[in-house]
Amino acid sequence: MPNYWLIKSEPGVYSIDDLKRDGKTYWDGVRNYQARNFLRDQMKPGDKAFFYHSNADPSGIAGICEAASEGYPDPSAFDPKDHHYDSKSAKDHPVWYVVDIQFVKKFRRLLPLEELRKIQGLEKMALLKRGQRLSVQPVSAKEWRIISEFFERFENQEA
DNA sequence: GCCAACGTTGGC
DNA sequence: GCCAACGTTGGC
Repeated sequence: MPNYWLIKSEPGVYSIDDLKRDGKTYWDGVRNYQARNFLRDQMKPGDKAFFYHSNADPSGIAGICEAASEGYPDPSAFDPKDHHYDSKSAKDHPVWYVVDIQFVKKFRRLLPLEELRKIQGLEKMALLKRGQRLSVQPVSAKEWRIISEFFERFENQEA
């Protein structure tokens, strides 16, 4: 049984189009322990994730991607020139982790946060909770199904 | 650009 | 170990 996730990125920094172009990347720069634990301990190859555009106009779910590795140490934490450098993280004692992320699909249109809030059954979704800021968060199988069905309906209408 | 929410840091 | 100060996230 795969797990489901939602990962956030600011499209000005790295968007779904960037991932589509690259095909695959590693998800670096996560500097929150709870999110780190998900990457390091729980995400497995084949896990699916919604790609969420945060701090965007509008913010929302842009597509789907897939974990392509287990967690491994975040190289950006070791590089003093990198914006994400962290002297606490040493190669023999890594603090921060990444996983490889593979592009799966870009939705024909973004599902904005405002619309997500209106969908029945998502009331408990972590993303929609007040003050929720985790950049990597679990999504329940039920939430995944509801959102996927929403997109299928939409994309069939368009076709 | 504002500001609420919340995680982290550091003085004590 | 408490908690005020500070920094960051991210919707609006």
